[in-house]
Amino acid sequence: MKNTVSLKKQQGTCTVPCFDHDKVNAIRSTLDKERDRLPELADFYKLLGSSKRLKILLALAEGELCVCDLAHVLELSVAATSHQLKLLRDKGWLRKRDDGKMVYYRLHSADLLKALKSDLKMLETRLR
Amino acid sequence: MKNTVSLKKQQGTCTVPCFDHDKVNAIRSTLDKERDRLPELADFYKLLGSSKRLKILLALAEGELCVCDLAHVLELSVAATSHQLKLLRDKGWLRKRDDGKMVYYRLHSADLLKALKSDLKMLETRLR
DNA sequence: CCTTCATTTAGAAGATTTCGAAAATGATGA
DNA sequence: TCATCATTTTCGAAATCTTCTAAATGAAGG
Repeated sequence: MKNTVSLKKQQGTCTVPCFDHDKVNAIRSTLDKERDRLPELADFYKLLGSSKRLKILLALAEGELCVCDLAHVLELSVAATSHQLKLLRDKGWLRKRDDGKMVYYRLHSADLLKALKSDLKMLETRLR
Repeated sequence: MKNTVSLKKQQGTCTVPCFDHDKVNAIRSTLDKERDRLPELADFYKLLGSSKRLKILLALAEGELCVCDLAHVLELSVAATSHQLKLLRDKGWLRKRDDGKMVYYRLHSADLLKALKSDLKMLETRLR
C-alpha cells in the first residue's frame, strides 16, 4: 500500500489517488486570475482556426474588397463568405463600408495582422 | 459536398457581376504562396481555441504535472483530460515522461507560451 | 411603385468537437 | 501469476461549426 503515490495528500471528497492537493490548489488560484481572459483568448483562437477566415484577413491586408470578390478569392459561395465576414466583424476585426448596393470590407486592426505573422513565424522556426 | 459551379470556373465564364478579375487573381496568387502554411496556422489556432487546452499549457508553465492532477486543475474527467493532452502532444507542444504507473506531462516549447502571452497582450491593449 | 442586384439571414444537412462511461493497456507489487 | 492502479483508447450522444439553398433585406434606377 505504500509507494510514492500514497505519500501525496488525499483530502476531502476527492477520490482520485494521486491528487496533490496543495500544488493543484496553487495552480488553480493562479489560473483563476485569468478567469475572464482565458475564454476570451480561446474565442480569439477559435475565430482564427479556419483557413477561410485567415485567407479573408490576409486578402484584406492590401486594402478593402467587396463580398463577392472575397467569395472568389475564397472559392466559396457569397452566402458562406458573408457568414464568415460577419463572424470576424462581430468580434471587431473587420469594418464594412456601404457604397450603394456594394459592401466593402476592410481590416480594422493592424495589430491582428502583426500577431498573425508573429505566430506564423513562430510555427516556422520552432524545432520539431 | 459540391461547389458552386460559377465559382469553380472563374476564368471567363464567371457570372458574378462585381468580379474584379485582375485584382482577385493577384490576391489569389499571393495567397497561393501560403498554400501549405495557412492550413497549418489554422490548425494551430484551432488547437489553442479551447479554454481547457489553454489552461493545460498555463498550468504546465511552472513545471510538469501528472494526468490526474491536471484533471483536477481542469475540473474534467481523467479520460477527457488525457484526450486533450494527446491533442497537444500529437502536435508536438507537450512531452510525456513515464514514471512507473504515473505519467507526467511538460511543455516542450517555450516559444508557445511566449506567443500565447503576446496574443493575450494584443487582445488586452487593442482599441475597441 | 416595381424591378434588379449585392448582400444578409434562415433553415437544414453533414462534419467535427467534447466528454462521460466503459473497456483496454501497461506497470507495479504481492 | 494475479490483483490493483494510472492512464489511454473506444464508443456514443450532445453540442457546435460549416456551408449549402432559398427567402428576405435594402439600395438604385426606371
